[in-house]
Amino acid sequence: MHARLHVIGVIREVFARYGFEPLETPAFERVETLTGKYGDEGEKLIFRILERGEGGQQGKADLALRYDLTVPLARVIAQNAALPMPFKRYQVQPVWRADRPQKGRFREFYQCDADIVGINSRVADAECLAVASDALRALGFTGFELKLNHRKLLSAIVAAAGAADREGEVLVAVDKLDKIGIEGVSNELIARGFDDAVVARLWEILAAPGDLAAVEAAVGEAAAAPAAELRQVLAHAAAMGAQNVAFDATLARGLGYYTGPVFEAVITDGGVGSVSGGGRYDGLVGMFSGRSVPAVGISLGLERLLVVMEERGMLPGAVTRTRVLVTRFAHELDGASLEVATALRAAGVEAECWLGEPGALGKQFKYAAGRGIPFAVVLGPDEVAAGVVALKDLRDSQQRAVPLAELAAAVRG
RNA sequence: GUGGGUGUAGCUCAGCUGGUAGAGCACUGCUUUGUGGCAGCAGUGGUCGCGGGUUCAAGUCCCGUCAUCCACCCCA
Repeated sequence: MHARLHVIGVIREVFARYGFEPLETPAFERVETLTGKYGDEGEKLIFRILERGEGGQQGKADLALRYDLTVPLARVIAQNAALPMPFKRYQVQPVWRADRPQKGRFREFYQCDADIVGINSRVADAECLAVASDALRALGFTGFELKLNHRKLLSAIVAAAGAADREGEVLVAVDKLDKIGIEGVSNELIARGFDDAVVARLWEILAAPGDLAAVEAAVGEAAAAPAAELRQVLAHAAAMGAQNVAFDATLARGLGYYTGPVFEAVITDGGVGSVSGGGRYDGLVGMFSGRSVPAVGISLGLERLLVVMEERGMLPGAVTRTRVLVTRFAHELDGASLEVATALRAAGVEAECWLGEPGALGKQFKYAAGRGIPFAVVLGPDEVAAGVVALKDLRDSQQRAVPLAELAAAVRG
């Protein structure tokens, strides 16, 4: 939890710096709110909550655990028409997916989302990239890639290859390019029954998947508008100092609701897939209210960040905030120890009093050292008589007498 | 949703072809009744994930089930 709170704190700080306001929503939504938003694969992974009573016995579900934070946000926006726009909100909460867990993949995990609602702007799109970049850098990452693509460009690419009617299948396969290579993707497409000519045309278009101008030229007129948008996003992101942002024509993004630019962040050699994803979803709020509200957002996966940070020693070890253990010398002196602990807390110092039997100071020191508590206070007859405490620094074993009035200052971190 | 690995003391694990459970660390005590981290000695601690089955006998074999990890799929 110390590590998690550290990471969450850093991310919230970055979000707040951009003016995002905090929001939380309930763990569950109505089933209808979540269905039809994530595509076929995603929909299978929604945890459904059986109805109470008779309906539940028949397997009917009326509620479901949220699958992400974006759809609940869209629902909130739809129900609160008076919000001043553009509305910028951040949200750090768990989501649930009925998946089989494995490395970097959990049934319950935290997403850290920042979204800009109510405006269709390339600056807003770029701000999402800048926020993600800032957050990753603030956490200590240097080797990461922020990939950028455009849903409409993807459509144009697939159409130009001659497979417009089976766009989803092509995108799922192409998205695996950096994992299974050109041959792997080709094999998958052929296995799915795509024509050799379609596959060949696809590779012509994607000959240089990182080169926006080349992809645009290969696709033709249909690519002009999305390509122009991407250039603006790239320029704005650069102006905001976003690091390692690059166009990638093979970035697909599975979620069904994206309509414009899409993003994804991966830690170089992180081994946990993407740690962040997002994009523009101008149609989602309208699915609830009929009122068209444009929106764009980015999401960071807390646990995936933690997995990589843990592996790379980027997290502080197990620590406690407790600064001092006040030992207990003997029952007759319990009052003195408790009063010292109380005075320390009143002075704002995190202080614990030994809860086991008094005496056996060695045991108490061992406990404190094991907890990572830096100081121990000893109050025996000699100290009480002299109106001081013995303050022992457990890290270097140095011990000295400290007047009560100076104790808080002496142990403060 | 598919395939595979693992589940034995608080922790990390060992336990051969079935014969009635062990190590290291941790913990407790003593050496050291006002001071931890080192050392020595002694000790506490286990429904062997759970439920069935086979057998004279099951941690060990079989079936089921749950949990967990890995890969696929998908994604944060």
